[in-house]
Amino acid sequence: MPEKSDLPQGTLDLLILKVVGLGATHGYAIAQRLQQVSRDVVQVPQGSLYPALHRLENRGLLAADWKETGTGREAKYYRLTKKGRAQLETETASWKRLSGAVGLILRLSEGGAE
Amino acid sequence: MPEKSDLPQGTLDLLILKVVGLGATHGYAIAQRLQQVSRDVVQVPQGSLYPALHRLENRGLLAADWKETGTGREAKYYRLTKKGRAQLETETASWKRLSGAVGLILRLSEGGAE
DNA sequence: TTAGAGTATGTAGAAGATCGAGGTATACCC
DNA sequence: GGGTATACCTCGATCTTCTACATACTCTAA
Repeated sequence: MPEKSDLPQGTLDLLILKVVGLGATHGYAIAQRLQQVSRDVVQVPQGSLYPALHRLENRGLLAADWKETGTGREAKYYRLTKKGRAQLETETASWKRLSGAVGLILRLSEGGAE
Repeated sequence: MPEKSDLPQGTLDLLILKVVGLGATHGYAIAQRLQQVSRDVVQVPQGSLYPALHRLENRGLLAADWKETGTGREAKYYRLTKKGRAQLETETASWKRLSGAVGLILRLSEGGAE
């Protein structure tokens, strides 16, 4: 296994919403997808994943149905609700705003002449 | 009042280290600096600021002395230790890696090639 | 002198997120 | 049968953050 990811708090929810927004999937696949796409930078332990999914479902941002996977097994497929899609947009905008600000600060130099 | 900032977990420490690395300052000024530079995107409540400073000091990343401010008052001036400077570099690299990965994921589109 | 705004520090307690560790069960291949 | 991968789940420890509160000094203005 590669190193830890240590995603900042709150980011996991955003990423899950994003991936689910690309098409309904089950939890295990979400984690795999995130890991693949980020080239192993983002890794989601199951102890973080499932609580996050339940949290999002309880908040009405995700809805779920049990379906069969391609391999003939049962899995819980999540999809975005209307509320979830709105939340995804809000959080995406918020992430851009914040990460932009952090990047700005990190680029400051001692000269100060930004 | 502008809106809340809701900095992701761990980011505050990084930003504090960065600002202190630009030159020794006291806590109150650090918070102001962050707010100014980020154009009010980043705001640091005192209840977050001071615990963070104590945390960083306890971990040996910051050191502090009491000095007078320009206005004739006592304030605790923080500076980076050697360990703190190393930590700043590590965390900066880590932030870039992670925020890059998150940005990558957020830019995914349903077609996969939009 | 009294009141208020701004500067400057700090603590306490609640809320929330993350993660390691554990558990259950099925499918597939050898 | 045994091992690996898939797929779900919970618990508890730990840490961060934030709201609210508490202290105290400086300066200005009524």
